[in-house]
Amino acid sequence: MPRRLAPAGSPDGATPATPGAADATVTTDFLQSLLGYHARRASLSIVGVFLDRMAPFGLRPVDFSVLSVIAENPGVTSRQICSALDILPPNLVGIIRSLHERQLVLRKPHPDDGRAQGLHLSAAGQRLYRDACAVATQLEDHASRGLTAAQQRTLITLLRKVYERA
Amino acid sequence: MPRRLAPAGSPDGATPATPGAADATVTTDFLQSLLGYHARRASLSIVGVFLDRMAPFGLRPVDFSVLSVIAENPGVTSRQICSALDILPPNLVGIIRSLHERQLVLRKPHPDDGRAQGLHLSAAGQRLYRDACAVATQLEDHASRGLTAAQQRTLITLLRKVYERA
DNA sequence: TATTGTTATACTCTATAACTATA
DNA sequence: TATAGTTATAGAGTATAACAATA
Repeated sequence: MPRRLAPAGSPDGATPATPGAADATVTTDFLQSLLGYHARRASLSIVGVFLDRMAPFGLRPVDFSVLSVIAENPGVTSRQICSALDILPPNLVGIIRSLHERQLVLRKPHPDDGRAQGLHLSAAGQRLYRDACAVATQLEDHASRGLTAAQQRTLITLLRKVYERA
Repeated sequence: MPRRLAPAGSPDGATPATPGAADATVTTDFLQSLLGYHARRASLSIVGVFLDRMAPFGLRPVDFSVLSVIAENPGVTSRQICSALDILPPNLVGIIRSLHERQLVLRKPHPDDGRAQGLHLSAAGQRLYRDACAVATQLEDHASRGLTAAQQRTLITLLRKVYERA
């Protein structure tokens, strides 16, 4: 028979938790009051679905993000991608190398700076990115199912207020 | 002189990105349309502030979460904490061991199950958790500054709708 | 046979130092 | 001297397999 846990503050050992029972309930009231707790759970939930649905494309969230930045900004440099996506330069090297080896991304000499190289999508990269975008849009619909269009806009607006700071 | 990046779809190399300039702008329009992008950024932002402010207590988010579950559920088992917080049992071992070595958490024999042990906060653990809770509440105010009380409730409600599924 | 707590381990993600080529 | 790209590496975080003790 399942038994509810003792509320916080009850004498230790008076009403201990019941292990083993699949329906044993553990309270997380204080955590539930924290915005960070919900933001993290929402983020992990969305990332989990993203990983599943993007697996056929061989794209992790960071790969898709990098492709998206290159697609929108042909000739962008590694350094600019790092700034835009908050990726440290050493960690971007392997990401770009992988995309380059898959012939999705082209490296061209930068016209103004011999140290840098301009990144571009190959034709195959453009096709893959286009298809991945379609799935990303489906994912968006899935993540925000149960939310009206107005609620989706509200949610993004409020999230931006949380993390955007001067 | 700063120059804006070429819009997506412009001929490759026609208007390349300008590296080096601190104000070179890279567009991330599609990513900006994705809920997961904003949820992740909000989560990372809040976690970052949490790490800074909880450092004096020697508590990472996961440590605070575990303390919170034990505080609210005296006698809870490791397995129950794993279920409540989505932590894998092998990864919880070190967390509990650390809290136990710091004498913040007590392990007591479980009254009903010889395999399990009931976890409790020590007096020192209760004091530390109480102080950490106060800081967590300040953090919450900081994270949701610029949001009205109604907006805070709305944000949490909408986030729950995103990740709570049957 | 199933579960609790545990060890060992591997893989990913993230972070720092330092090097080279160029500006 | 400062910056772009890179290497090597260290530290978290997260994942699976397998074991002893108990149910």
